[in-house]
Amino acid sequence: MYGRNIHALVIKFGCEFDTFVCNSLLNFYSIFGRTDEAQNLFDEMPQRDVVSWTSLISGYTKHGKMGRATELFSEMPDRNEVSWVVMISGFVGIGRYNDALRYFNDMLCDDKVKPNEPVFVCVLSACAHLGALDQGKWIHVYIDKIGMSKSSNISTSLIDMYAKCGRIDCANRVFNGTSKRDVLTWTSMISGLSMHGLGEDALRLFSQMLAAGIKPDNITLLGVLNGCSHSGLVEEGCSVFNDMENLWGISPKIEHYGCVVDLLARAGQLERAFEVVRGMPMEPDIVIWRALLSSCRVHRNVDLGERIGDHISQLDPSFHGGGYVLLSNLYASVGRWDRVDRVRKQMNKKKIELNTGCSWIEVDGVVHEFLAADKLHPRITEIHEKLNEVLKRARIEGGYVTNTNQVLFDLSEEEKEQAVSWHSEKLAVAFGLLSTDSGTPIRIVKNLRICEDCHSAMKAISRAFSREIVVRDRSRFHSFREGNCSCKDYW
DNA sequence: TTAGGGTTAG
Repeated sequence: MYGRNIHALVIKFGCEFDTFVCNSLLNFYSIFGRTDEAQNLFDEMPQRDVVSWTSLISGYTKHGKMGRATELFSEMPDRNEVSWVVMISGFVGIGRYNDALRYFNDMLCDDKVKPNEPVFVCVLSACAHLGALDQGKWIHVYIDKIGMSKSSNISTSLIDMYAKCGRIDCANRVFNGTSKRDVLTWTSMISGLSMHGLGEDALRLFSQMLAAGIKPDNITLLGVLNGCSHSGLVEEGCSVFNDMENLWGISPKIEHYGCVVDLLARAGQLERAFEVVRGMPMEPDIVIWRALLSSCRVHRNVDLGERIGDHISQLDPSFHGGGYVLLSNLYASVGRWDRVDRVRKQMNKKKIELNTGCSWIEVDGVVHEFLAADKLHPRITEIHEKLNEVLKRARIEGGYVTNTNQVLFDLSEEEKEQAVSWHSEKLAVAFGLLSTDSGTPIRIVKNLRICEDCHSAMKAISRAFSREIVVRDRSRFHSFREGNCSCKDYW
């Protein structure tokens, strides 16, 4: 309302209002997602400067209109550091990490600007999401080369990037070399250790942080709880959870409940986990149910699984996807194909869309993407041939036996074997073996959790080919070496 | 003195 009145004044008095005032209003519209009004004002402004352009673009990037932002960015007469950061962070915000890195490279070619702290934070985050270690390392070297002071923000981003690219050793080195550590620096290191299944180390670091007089925030505690969860440190995790309020004045949010439920359920204490859910002061969301359901599958508890399935079907259908897959997998794991069929019919009826499995692998600084049953990669025929050969060798030399009980539908054994052999992480590993030298570790990032079959395949492949294979899935790292996984099969 | 950044459980 207030904005509209000022808008009318600006139009009426036109030139009497300087660009500064117009920009302020433009920014007001942009912040609140009123992009049409921002665009109208921009079109009517007598004079525009780089701030006007950047404000308008920022309005588009922050509200999911990246296409329009890209158009304007290419039209704008001159750009400064802020304009580049707006575009790059816009791409990071919608998960177009490769585009973020592409724009960063373009920025480096623009003589009029120099990369600064915000842009490094953005691109390191893009590398972290992609698991693009080579590019992340290159950016680290670049930061050192231009002599940018290592602020705690830059350290935090580097630690996060290395941890998420599978190099917890490098993350540790950065952490140890950082003199100014704030809560974010500690948190990114703790979360990194947790993600790697190093729960004891995460707890130790957490104690050091407290001893250093740094107060944890709710994200630090998520990192700690997650570490306990992935390492089976049930009592330690519960005591951190119970002390949150008293010791640090942080009341548990649904995310913290999610961690505790996961902690108990993973350890097989399903009923205790269910009790926690029932005692929660807030409504459980799909995430909580999924954590429980996934452990029901691991521990083959069909009864509880069915009860959870009922709860899930009462939630908003747009959240059902992953939940139904888990339920179906649970039935499949105990051979209840009639139930699997029923879930499948429900899914069809409710027109539930599933997330496609997707894996990335970086080879020579280029990130390659594979979808489940991919036919898009230019070398796909060659990759399929390689995969057949790899799985054959994994069977003979690595003791791999196809585990098809995770397949969603009741297919023939042979068809099921086909279905799991198309999983994106298997395509990625075949591509990795095809295009890297022997002895080089293979690093894969996956958008979903790795399935049981792929997990045992990776173990066998690591033995048969004497290769270290690191898979970062949706929840943690699996480092396969000589037939074993760093998660000790606790996932 | 109007535009820009990150960590986050499953």
